[in-house]
Amino acid sequence: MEERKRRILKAIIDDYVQTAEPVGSRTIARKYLSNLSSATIRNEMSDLEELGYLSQPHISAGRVPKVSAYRLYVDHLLSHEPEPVLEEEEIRSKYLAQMSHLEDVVRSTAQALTELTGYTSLVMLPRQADLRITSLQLVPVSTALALLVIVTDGGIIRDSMVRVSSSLDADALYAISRMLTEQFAGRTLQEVQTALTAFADNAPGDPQVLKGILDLAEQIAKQNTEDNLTISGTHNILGFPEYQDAGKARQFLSSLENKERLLELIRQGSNESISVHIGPENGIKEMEDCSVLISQYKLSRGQKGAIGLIGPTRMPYGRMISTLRLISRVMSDVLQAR
Amino acid sequence: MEERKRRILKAIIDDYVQTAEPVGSRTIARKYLSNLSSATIRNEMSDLEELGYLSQPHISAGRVPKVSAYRLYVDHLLSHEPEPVLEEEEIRSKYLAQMSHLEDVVRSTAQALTELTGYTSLVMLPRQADLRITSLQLVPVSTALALLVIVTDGGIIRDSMVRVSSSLDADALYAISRMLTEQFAGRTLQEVQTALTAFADNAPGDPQVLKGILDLAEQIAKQNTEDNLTISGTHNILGFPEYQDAGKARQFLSSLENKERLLELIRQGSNESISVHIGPENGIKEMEDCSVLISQYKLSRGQKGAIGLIGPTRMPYGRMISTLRLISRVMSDVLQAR
DNA sequence: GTTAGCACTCGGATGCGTTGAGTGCTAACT
DNA sequence: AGTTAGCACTCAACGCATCCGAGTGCTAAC
Repeated sequence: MEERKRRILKAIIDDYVQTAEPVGSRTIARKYLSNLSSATIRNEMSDLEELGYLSQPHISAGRVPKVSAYRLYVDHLLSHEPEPVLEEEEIRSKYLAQMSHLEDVVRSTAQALTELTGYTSLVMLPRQADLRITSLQLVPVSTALALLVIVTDGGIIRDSMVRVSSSLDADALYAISRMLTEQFAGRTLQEVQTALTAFADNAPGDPQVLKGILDLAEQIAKQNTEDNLTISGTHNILGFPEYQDAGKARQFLSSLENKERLLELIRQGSNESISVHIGPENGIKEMEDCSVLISQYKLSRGQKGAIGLIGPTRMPYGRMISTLRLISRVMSDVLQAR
Repeated sequence: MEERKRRILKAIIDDYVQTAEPVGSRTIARKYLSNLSSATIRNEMSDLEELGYLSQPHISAGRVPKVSAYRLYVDHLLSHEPEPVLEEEEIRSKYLAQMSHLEDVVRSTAQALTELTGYTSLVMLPRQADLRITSLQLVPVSTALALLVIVTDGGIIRDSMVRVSSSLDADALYAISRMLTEQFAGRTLQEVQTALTAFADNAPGDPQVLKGILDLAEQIAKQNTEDNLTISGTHNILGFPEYQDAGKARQFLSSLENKERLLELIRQGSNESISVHIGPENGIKEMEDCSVLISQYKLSRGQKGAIGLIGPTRMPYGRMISTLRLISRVMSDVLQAR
């Protein structure tokens, strides 16, 4: 495609992203390419429509970019100078300072994303199957209950309640904890699930503890298969003109309840660092006029996580991609420093 | 007020709750009180308007109940036979079966409330200040980090990361844990905050641990003052005709971000078991045409929690109150059994 | 005290011209 | 040959007048 057509297409997209109104030839001639007349632009726009990049809501209206136009925009028209978002240091201090709990990192990252972009944000932690156990500890809760705390590398902590024999006091539980740690340190949660079962069969001691351990094995198995996805800023969607209709907004919000489909989307683009799913490309019918941006990040041991944004197809892709890349880097740093 | 006026008022409210449309005299005559003519009802309605219970959106429209009408309805017109909601056992098995973590109880209760009612739901756990510590335990996380697990009666568990001297190994941490437990078991978190500070001053040992303990004291102080309120089912609001306007819905959703005002509302009605705040009575401007129902529950040691519902003023109060009362009881049982 | 009847009100739907942003096409211009 | 000015054309949106009917208040009769 000739340079001029691209320039016009970019101008149309930029204007439409800003105004949400169909863009006319005169607008482009005045605001973006004042060396050309509206008639010339009109001819080009006609061509662009022919090529499948633009459409008209009705015959006497301006043009609106189609999905293929956004695709071209993201793939080829984006100026690759990183648009200035916010100072990295500023974000780090405002959102991600001194985070002790992992949930705090998730919450703060999500908040940073929603506040800086005004869109709905996603944060997914690395899958637990890939994490290695640092230590296991049983903390007495009541006579027959204990909390099993699992510490993994990267400081990600899981815990769950297990039923134990009432004859075990704090010291006994500590002794068991040491034994468990010795047994399992360095393995992945994945491995532990099977190991635990085997361990229970020929280990000495309280059948109650063994049953507890087996229960836990099951729980871990369950937690392992489901990734941990946090969604926030969901009702930002109500601010966009394309979601002024309450029914449509509701449908969108409901579709976010089913995290499975989003997780699938995240997994499928896991090769590239940033993937952009425009409109129907995301494969989720209720979100067919939303785009999903996902940035994968990697931790030390090759563990993968992801953060993302969801918003109307009409989205300032350049700025959003920069922001996402930035936050992704900052969050990755913070996680790695733990 | 005469019996007949009450009957008519009740009919108007019932119909309006169902249809969300102004109710005319003929509708009442046909559907609710077929022994009276529309003209009679018209006269009564005129009186009821005079008395401040009804209003007309415009002169040639039917009547709409005012806040005072709902107030009267809730206080005096509600038939006190508990309306059949769902079998208690059914709810218990569907939502609150075998819950090991406290967060699961909260999530399940909230889910039960939103699914059974279609409204926005609130779940507040008993305030942590009232809880007594059963044990404290430090779990090693990495060389310089440990997780401080605080177990309280009722099984409510708080944890937080503390920085410790890297010279402390698992056994040393366990020794410290025993010491801490001995020191603080049986006290409330409230007391611990001050005690911790004093303890740090004249205790022997690693300054890093002491600093960690002080940090934690601060954190606990913060957590103590803020009650732990979970809100869910927020976007159910989009289903109601009074919130078809995206801007209004957004305002409502945003106002839920500020939990402080809701907590105030919960605290203020803490004497009665169920309090009903109709429309502007809730004191939150953005929610002036929503009602807030709150059911307080008590645990063994006099700890108080609350669950609640938020929805448009036009609400089937009878059914909602019954549902709330039921779920409140079930949840209370589950918590007590832990 | 209740009801039938009737005039009246007014929001909402329907229909109709006007307006204006925007297009496509043609012819003139460079 | 590409660009541009000019012009006829289209059609959503808007304002305006009209109509319709649900619902009211009032009066007079039961």
